[in-house]
Amino acid sequence: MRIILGIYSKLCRKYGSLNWWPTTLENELHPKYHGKKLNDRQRFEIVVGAILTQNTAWKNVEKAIFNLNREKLIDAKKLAKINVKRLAQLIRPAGYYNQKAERLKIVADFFVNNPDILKTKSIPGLRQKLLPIKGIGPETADSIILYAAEKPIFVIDAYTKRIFSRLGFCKENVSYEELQQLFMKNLRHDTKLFNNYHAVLVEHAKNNCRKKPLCNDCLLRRECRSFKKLFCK
DNA sequence: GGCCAGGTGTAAA
DNA sequence: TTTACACATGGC
Repeated sequence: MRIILGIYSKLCRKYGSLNWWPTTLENELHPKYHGKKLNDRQRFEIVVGAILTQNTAWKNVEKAIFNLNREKLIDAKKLAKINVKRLAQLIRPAGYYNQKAERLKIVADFFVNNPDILKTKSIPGLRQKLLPIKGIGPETADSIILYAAEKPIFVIDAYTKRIFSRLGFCKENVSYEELQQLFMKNLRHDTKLFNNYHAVLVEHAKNNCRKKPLCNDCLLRRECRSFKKLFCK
């Protein structure tokens, strides 16, 4: 279905390359890393951010990550050792801070014991290692694989579900894996494509269609109609 | 003041 | 297998 790529083209034309995942501190690389390789600290910051952003606005996550950077705590060994209550206070702005502090320590401990985890060749293999960790569900696992390990897997989030169910490509309660397959089967497996597709979907959803079933002024309204013509008659 | 935010784990039906 | 609920701050 070329329409899946067509939707990306439109969103990309409007929002451009957003160069996710935003990372901090490495000034020369912030906010974009222009093709340069991520360093290990940045990769781990992405892992931390993926936990912290669960059901939370990124603005609040930035404050928490700022605090962690200030204390030089974007470091698996340090996070694995830190007092959980102190960690909770540092990440407080990101919400659910008690829960996330506990889970961050679990994930940090895992990274201490599996330092080369992100170098795992097989994507399904990496996913299977990440998913059993408490605090890492499908979206967080896929975000880590796509943005920290830079391997091509499509991240599904609430926005993606909302946009594509409203366009008529899936039901509102579609499963994570099912919607993921829609993208994986209809796009070339390319890290940069998957990266920016997810990013522009989030950007688009933030700006549009919060409540209306489908905005008449949404730039994807044509795609909605054409899909219905093709598949819903 | 209410709703929402780049979800997940757990327990009960 | 599905559904309900706890977790919590901050922006609008």
